[in-house]
Amino acid sequence: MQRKRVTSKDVAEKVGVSRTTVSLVLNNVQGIQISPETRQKVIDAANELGYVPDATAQALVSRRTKAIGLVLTRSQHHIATDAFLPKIISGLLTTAKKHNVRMLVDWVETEHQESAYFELARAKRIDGMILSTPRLNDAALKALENVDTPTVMMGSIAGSKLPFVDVDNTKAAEKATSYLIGLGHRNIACISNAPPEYTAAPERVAGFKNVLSQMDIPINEDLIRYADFDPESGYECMTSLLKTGEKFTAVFVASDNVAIGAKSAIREAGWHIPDDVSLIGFDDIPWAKYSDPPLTTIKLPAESLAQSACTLLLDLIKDRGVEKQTQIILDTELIIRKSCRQV
Amino acid sequence: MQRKRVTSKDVAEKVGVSRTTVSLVLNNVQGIQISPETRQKVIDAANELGYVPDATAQALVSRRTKAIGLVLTRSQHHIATDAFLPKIISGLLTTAKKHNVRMLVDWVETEHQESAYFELARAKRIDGMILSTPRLNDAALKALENVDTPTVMMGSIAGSKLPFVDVDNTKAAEKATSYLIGLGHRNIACISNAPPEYTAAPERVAGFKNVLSQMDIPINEDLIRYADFDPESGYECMTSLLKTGEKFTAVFVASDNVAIGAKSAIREAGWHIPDDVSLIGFDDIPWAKYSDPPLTTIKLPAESLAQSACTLLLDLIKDRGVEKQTQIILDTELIIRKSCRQV
DNA sequence: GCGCGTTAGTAACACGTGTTAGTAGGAAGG
DNA sequence: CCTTCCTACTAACACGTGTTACTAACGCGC
Repeated sequence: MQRKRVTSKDVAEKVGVSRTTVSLVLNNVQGIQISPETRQKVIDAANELGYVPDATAQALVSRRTKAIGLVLTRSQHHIATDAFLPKIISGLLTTAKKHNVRMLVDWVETEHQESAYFELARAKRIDGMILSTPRLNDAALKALENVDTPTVMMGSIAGSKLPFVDVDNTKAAEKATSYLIGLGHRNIACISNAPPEYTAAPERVAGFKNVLSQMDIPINEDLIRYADFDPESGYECMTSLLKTGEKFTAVFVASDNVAIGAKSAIREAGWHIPDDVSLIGFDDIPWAKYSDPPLTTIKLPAESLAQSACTLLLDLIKDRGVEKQTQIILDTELIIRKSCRQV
Repeated sequence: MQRKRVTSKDVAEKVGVSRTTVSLVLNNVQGIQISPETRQKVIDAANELGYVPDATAQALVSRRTKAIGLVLTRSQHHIATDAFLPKIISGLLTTAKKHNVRMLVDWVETEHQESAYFELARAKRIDGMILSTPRLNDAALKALENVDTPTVMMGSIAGSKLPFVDVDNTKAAEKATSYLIGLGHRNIACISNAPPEYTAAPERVAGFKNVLSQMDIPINEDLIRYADFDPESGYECMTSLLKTGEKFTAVFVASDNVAIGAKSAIREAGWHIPDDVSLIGFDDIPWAKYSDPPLTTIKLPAESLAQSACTLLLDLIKDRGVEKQTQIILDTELIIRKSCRQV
């Protein structure tokens, strides 16, 4: 179809002007005089030849790649089973497309994280990056603060100065817990979404505990488990809870994806939801609505989070110096369905 | 941290050699003589300065971007609810990383598809692309065959000469249907995974019909529905099936994601699985195993598909001329769980 | 006729790399 | 001593674009 690259030189020759003129016209540079006829001839010729500027050459000279990076920091298995990822990608993609920016997805193996974060940016493959579900013990995060690559985190880290977009995890967990308490539950178990290194996990557990304390309900650490993102870990946590023999009438599972597995364990134990236990989730993944019974959960605005993160990142890229509102917190919403009952 | 780019010139000056030498050493070019001492000095200096070659400059001169594109051709909503995407991304990412290649994700709006496919490649942003879930009515596909950008499809299209990686959808659907028939079912409904334009959908329906024909069971078109990827469409299809009043004792749903919604409709109708209806799915997404009851399904090797597609694409990029095995078909597997019963 | 401002452009450099053709200097061979 | 060969490099070009500084032509007022 196309044996040779069409360059701006080809367009210039076809019209009989200089390459400079072609560039000025096609980029619609302001404050420069080119006659309307020439303008039109250039545009026509470019279309006719099917000229598409070489992104690498543009990037080389302009020092902008017009690409951002989504950096995932979890294991291959966790990425593969992440029911949340599609929403994030979808949100990022729409915003990026709106600004005519491409999206590169990369994955940082946990072993040599410190350097890996920077490689994309240092190699000038991307103009900035979005870090998903960061972890607390990353030595690299301190380094990130001083690096000149614009970076936005999805999910916050206490004490970090980095720009981030997140929900108030603690408050959201309080919402869920309060709801259960409002229904009359007093013995409530809690399964966190992830290991404590991932900051959202302890925050959600903290929210859970806050409400119990406020209500003068003693906190029973035996009723708290830390899952590991996927359904399987939820299954294991719930099985372990059931084995303790502790009494509980409700469970707050801080991730719908984990709840998938937890539900399965509950059913295997012969319990029914919500008759024997109430179950409340977190995230509102597509499955939740169609679960049996439909899962009451905290809706995390995934696509909005992604879009905000993307917009913020693009702002940071555009004017690097400017200090603006760089810590964005979005609202969560309690979605009441049928997995919790009055007691 | 790093105020100025470190270029190969900086490395060269530090060592006191030419830029050429630096390039030759760092790229480990064969058949060229550089003394071991100089080699070491260059390597040390590069590390010390933290030199990372500029990817855009490399791409410009070498005409290789070392990046591939994953091109999604569905709507934003469908991407957001695609329970399959994480596995594909995970598979692609591992293989790409192994070959030191980056992955760009893009999304082609259905409106102006014809041109959009090429833009990434024409702009030299990527060396080749992977097309996911292609559609039959794409005028662009014919154009793709003649274009010089290496392209691999995930999912085949009858009559297309393009390289692809896929499963035998017809055979897989036959497997599922045969299983149901083996259990004694005769009145079987079928909900396809997607609209007929997406080639996998009619193939799976064809497999379903094949088996019925072979068994001399009349095909009742009223028991066939075409869903649209997401749980919601599955809910609607199943509701519509239930409304017809037609009798059926089993349903073959050609997508687990669609089955999530279908299950919900079945339950709302007061039916139980598998006592009142048997249900068999397709894909084996993480949820299937933890569904209630655990869903019998056809396992689609998503990560293997992605890895094969990626490997094939990289091969095509490496030696463009060579004609090799470019149509890869992987096996599916019937995973028997508990959603189907003898009748 | 001359200076001056405006119009419509262009020549040339810069970006950072890979690579080809060439070269200085020494050793070996006659 | 001259030629040839080898070692260890280097100079210079190419990749395709954005952009700055410059210019030729022209009209216009005086």
